Amino acid sequence: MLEVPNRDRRAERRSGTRAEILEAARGLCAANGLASLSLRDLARQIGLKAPSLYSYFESKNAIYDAMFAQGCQQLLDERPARIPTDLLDGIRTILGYFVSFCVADPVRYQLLFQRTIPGFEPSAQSYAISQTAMRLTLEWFADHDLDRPEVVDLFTAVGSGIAAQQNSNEPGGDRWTRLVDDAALMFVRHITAGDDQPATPRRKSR
Amino acid sequence: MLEVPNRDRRAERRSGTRAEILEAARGLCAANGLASLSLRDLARQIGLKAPSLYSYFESKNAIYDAMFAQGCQQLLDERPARIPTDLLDGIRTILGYFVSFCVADPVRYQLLFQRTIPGFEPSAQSYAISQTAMRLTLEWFADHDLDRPEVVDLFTAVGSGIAAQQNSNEPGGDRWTRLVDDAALMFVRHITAGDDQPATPRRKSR
DNA sequence: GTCTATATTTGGATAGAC
DNA sequence: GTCTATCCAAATATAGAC
Repeated sequence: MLEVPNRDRRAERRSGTRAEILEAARGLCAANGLASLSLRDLARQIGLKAPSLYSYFESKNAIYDAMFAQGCQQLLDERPARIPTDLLDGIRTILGYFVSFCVADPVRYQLLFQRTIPGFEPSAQSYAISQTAMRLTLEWFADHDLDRPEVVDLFTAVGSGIAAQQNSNEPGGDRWTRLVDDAALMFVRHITAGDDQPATPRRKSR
Repeated sequence: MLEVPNRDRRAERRSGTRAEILEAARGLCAANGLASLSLRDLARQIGLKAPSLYSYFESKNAIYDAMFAQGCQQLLDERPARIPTDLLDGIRTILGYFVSFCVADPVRYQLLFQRTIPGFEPSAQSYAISQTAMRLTLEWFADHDLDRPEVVDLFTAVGSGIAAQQNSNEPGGDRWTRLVDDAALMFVRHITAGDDQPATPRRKSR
């Protein structure tokens, strides 16, 4: 008997259904809030009964975890192909990407960056993906001699702040997102400023 | 009959119990998360049965609303008595107060500044209190000719970002809060910078 | 893999006695 | 005002037939 290396249609179908479930979950969460996702609603949305979901995910938290992993993967996959070498252009690019990623899907933002679902903790595997995304950003910072923790933390604070304000106070709008270039300039001015007014001292400061 | 203007002990007792309920709610939320508050647990915590709570609050959301209003009132009441006139000192003071307020009670922060409880919207009365707090800050900005929306929004983004990062990634720590002075300097440098690299142009920019 | 049926728990809220 | 008793709805999850 010849074993023809056929496509595994069963596996394809299965992972297709998994993707369908996650997509439906995304839609429901966007409509009703991340915390109010229910397996009944979710199953009905794709023409199944609730117990059938357990053939694809072992629990509700496993669905959250898959959404978390998917979100982290998107953060990785959709990142700018090349970050400009110029300091200001680079910061603008990174900051702009992060903010637009966060406001493009507030539910995803809540799941990835706020810790607000009572029983949910991402699995080690999922968390590792998010760590990879962070590491790639850190590399660019290191290439520009900006890998001091205070500098990186200040940068992430600026990005988080713009995203948080936009999503909390005016979801879907641009009142804060349009400040990205301005914020990038603010950050770059600060980290390139002279030491007459020491900001984030590279060494002991007094 | 002489009507002696006695203290209304009944009203005192009632508002005392209301305060007790809110304090117990705060404790439970801090322990289990804002979203997982239950009326049964809450009542048990103060030696009552769940239905009795309805003598003090008409619904669970009314409890959330009272917590919201209380938080806003705290933001007002505990604000610095006097904000320094000097620009950098003033920004440092305002930013420092806001951030320490946010990280002092992450649950309160979540309730006031993130919109994450599925069915809850603050009442108009409660929301008005938070507006008052914002207005007072705006006045200081106006006194320094900084009341352009972009400047204020950039400032709130910086404050929110520090608080959000601290509460999400290291609740109770100081990895981000210790950056407050640095962030204040960054902000002030930016808004006082020359127009060679226009930041938040006061007038039309091209 | 999907279903029906159900276990089990839990939640907010109400009725009515005391 | 507080309680007991209860309603009603919803949730996650499992058992077992098909």
